[in-house]
Amino acid sequence: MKAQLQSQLTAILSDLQYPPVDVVFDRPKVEAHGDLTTNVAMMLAKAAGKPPRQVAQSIVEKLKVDDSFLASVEIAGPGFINFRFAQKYVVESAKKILQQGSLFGKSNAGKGKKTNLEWVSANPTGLLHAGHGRQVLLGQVIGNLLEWTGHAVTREYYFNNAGNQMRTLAESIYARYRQELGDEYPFPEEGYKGEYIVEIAKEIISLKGDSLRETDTERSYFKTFGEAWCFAKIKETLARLNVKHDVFFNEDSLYTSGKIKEVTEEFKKKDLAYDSEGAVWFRATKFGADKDRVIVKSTGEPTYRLPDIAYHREKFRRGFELIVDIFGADHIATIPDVLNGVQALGYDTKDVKVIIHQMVSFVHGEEIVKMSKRNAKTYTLDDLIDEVGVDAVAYFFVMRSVGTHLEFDIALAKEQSDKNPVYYLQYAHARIASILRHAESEEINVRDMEAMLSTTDFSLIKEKEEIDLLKKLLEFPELVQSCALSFEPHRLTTYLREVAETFHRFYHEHRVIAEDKKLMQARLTVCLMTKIVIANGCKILSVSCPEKM
RNA sequence: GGCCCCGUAGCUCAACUGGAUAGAGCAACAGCCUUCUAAGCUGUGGGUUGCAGAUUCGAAUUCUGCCGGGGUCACCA
Repeated sequence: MKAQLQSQLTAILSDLQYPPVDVVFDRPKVEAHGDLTTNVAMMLAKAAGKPPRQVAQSIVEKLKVDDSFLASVEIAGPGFINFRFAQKYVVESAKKILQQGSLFGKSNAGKGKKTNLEWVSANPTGLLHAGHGRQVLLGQVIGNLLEWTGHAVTREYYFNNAGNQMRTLAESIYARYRQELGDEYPFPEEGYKGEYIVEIAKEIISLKGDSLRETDTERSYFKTFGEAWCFAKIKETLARLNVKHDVFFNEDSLYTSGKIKEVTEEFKKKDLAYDSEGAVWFRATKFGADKDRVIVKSTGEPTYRLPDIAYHREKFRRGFELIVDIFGADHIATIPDVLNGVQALGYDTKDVKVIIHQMVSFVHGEEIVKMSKRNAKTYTLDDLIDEVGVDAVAYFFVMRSVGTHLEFDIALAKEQSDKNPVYYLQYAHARIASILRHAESEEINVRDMEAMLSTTDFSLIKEKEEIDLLKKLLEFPELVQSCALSFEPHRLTTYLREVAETFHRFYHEHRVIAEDKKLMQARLTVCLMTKIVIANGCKILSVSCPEKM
């Protein structure tokens, strides 16, 4: 609808010989201002040498107002042009919702762009904790949004199994292993104190008994076993949330293939790295940092920066045109170094989109839930899913914009009532499903879209609440695009809430199942359209939409 | 202290990326079920958008300076 109006206006502007400008529309906040509004007249006023309202007048005169497209065009305020679509046009446009069904909302805005989405990437040294949920779901929904807008998305997990933390894991398990065998054995100071470490140790005992007590001096069995154990658990948790990665990129592979060395040498050649104090330093100060950074420790091991840089170069080499990374705010400091490094290697970092989400705090009603890392009893993502369910987890974590600190109210998420926004949305869907069941008992085949389209008298859709609803539904494809392009999934939750609200109002005002069969069928199509939009939206959100509640 | 994010109704947050009268939910109050799911709907009250300047037709949104909250500043990742 917007596109059609836009092309009309652009043609008119060139007819009138105004300088070319982007015609941008806004949705007015106030209903009296119509369905769409544009400020082109104000933009052009200076160049045209006329007051904005006069410019607006010249444009408006060229527009045709009838019931096939525009119901009204008005000049308002300092020079806004407000448009209102004709009801007939709205209803006609809405037919495509039925035609497209589960595809309604998909587009090719991304033009098949090869896109790499990396997220979660938690180290295999423990379980996902509740706070990880935000990242897990944000990535999931952003991935869905990118797919819905025609990006060729590779979902990737950077599997970080090199470096210090794996040694710490092995030592922690070994210490618990010895303790479980009844030995006095000190637990490493920086070790992982979680109860799962004990669990792992017990499993090792059941498999190997005490045979590893003295033999595995390298702790290689403990490392391998622990890594596999943690990773399996992480994958299990992700699977509960329907999160699937296409590629698990192994950090180790960067070492074995020599990619790490390659980067170091290239930096040295470009005088971006130098040796000092037995370590290799990256000239971060050349890129505006306050000091240079170590990329290879004096022990000969790289710091995380080097593999991260090498990894991102590989993403470019693998042919990705858009690279999306999702990180928590606690990783914020590492990002500039990596981006600078990648740029120094000759890649354009404008194709790298880094999404940083703020931290999550958990409350239980009034009470603050403590999530101490030192405490052995960490609140895991699994615990959270057990407590509030998959749908609430999925919805709550994307409900807020990434820039704000998220307060997750467990008591609210758990509550099966009108307070809970997830249920509000799902309830609308279930309500529609219920109406459709009644329709089927009236012998209307609501599943046959072809028949519904060809036999329904759409001119019977004319109540204000119906038209409002259809207008709302028709916003969906554009909304999906704008959420995807701006990487702002939370706007989808806001939108779906509005859809549910608009539907509930329609439901309240007008009966669907009624004596008048013609009217009933027309209204059933409105229900079907709403159901499609809610279902498609929930699909993107990874939230289920029940037929019954 | 440097850098990053945030500050909007009593609470949790929106605001289509610079638009017109800043909106929802919860909480409070008043109504609506013999009819398709009341997990719903309708209405009322509630604001100097942290403060002070600047930019322009127009600022919650952009810029500057303060104030307050969080994050981050390793030869950990």
